[in-house]
Amino acid sequence: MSLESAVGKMRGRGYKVTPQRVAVLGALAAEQHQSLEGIRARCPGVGMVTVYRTLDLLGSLGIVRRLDLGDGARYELAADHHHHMICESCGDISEFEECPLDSARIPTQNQGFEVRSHSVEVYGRCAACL
Amino acid sequence: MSLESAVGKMRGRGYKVTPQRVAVLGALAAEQHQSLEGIRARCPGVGMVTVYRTLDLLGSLGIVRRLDLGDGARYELAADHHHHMICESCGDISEFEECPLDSARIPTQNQGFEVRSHSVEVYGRCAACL
DNA sequence: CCCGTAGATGAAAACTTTTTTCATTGACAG
DNA sequence: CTGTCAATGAAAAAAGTTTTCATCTACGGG
Ligand SMILES: [Mn+2]
Ligand SMILES: [Mn+2]
Ligand SMILES: [Zn+2]
Ligand SMILES: [Zn+2]
Repeated sequence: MSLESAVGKMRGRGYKVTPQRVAVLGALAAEQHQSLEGIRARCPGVGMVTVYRTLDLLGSLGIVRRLDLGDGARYELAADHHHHMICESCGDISEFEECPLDSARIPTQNQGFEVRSHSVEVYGRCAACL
Repeated sequence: MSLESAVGKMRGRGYKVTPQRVAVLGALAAEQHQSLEGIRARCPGVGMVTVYRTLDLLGSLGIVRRLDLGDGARYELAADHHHHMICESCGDISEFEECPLDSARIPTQNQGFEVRSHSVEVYGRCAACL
C-alpha cells in the first residue's frame, strides 16, 4: 500500500487530504508495528485527537491494520498478507510472508464456519537474543 | 486445569487461598473467554482491585491466559493447546484442538529464531450467522 | 484452639488512555 | 476567489487501570 494509493483512496471516498493525515501516513510508512506513542513522536505537529481519528479513518478504509500482540496496540500499513514472529525477550516483531497454515486442518466445514481471514503469531527468542 | 490443581498451585507457591481468589477462579471456570466485566459480574462480592490482582496472579502462575482478539481483553483458564474461531458478526468465540500449523513452513531456522509458542485465530462467520 | 504476623483486601485517589464537545480553521468544489 | 462543510485541537469528560494505605484474615506455630 503506497502512500499515493492511500491518498487516492481517501480522495475517492470524499475525505479531505489534510497535512495532518498525510503526516500520520508518513509516520506509519516510516516503520511497521509502531505504538501510538511512536506514531505521535513522528508527527509532533499533529494533535493527539487527530492521530486517534486518523488511525480510525485509515483503519476503516483498510489502509491501516491494528495489532494486539500482548503489549498495547500497534499499527501497520496493511501490506500483503503476512504473519509475525515476536521475540519475548526484546519485543522485536519481524514479518514472514509464507503462510504456515494448512487450510485443510482448519476444522470449519463440519461446523459450518465460513473463514474470511486468519492470523498467525509465533512467539519465542530472536537470533540476537539467543 | 481443574480448580483443585489451580488452588494447589497457589498453595505450593506460598500464596494464600482466599475466598476472593476462589470466587474469581469459579467465575473463570463458568465460561471461557470472558471480559473483565463478565468475570466481575460472576463474583459481585469481590472488589475490582482484587479481580485485577487475582487475574495478574493467576496469569503469572500460568493458570489463566489473557486473549486480545480485537475487542478488549478476554480471559480463559489455560487448558490444553487450542486455537480460536471468531465470528465477526456475533462475536462468538469457539475453540478447536487440531493445530493447523505446518511447522515446516514456519521460516525460523534460517533466521535463527527459536519458537516457543504460537497462536492461530480464524475469523469469519459462524453457522448461526450465515 | 488461639495468637501473631505477613500477606491480602478494598475504598479512595491517582494515573493513563480514549472519547466527546465545541469553537475555530482550512480543503476544495464551484 | 469564495462559501461551505468537513477537519482540527484545546479542554473536559469518560473509561480503564494502578497505587496507596488502613484494615482484615489465612494459616503456621505455640
Ligand atoms: Mn506486520
Ligand atoms: Mn480458548
Ligand atoms: Zn529478541
Ligand atoms: Zn456468529
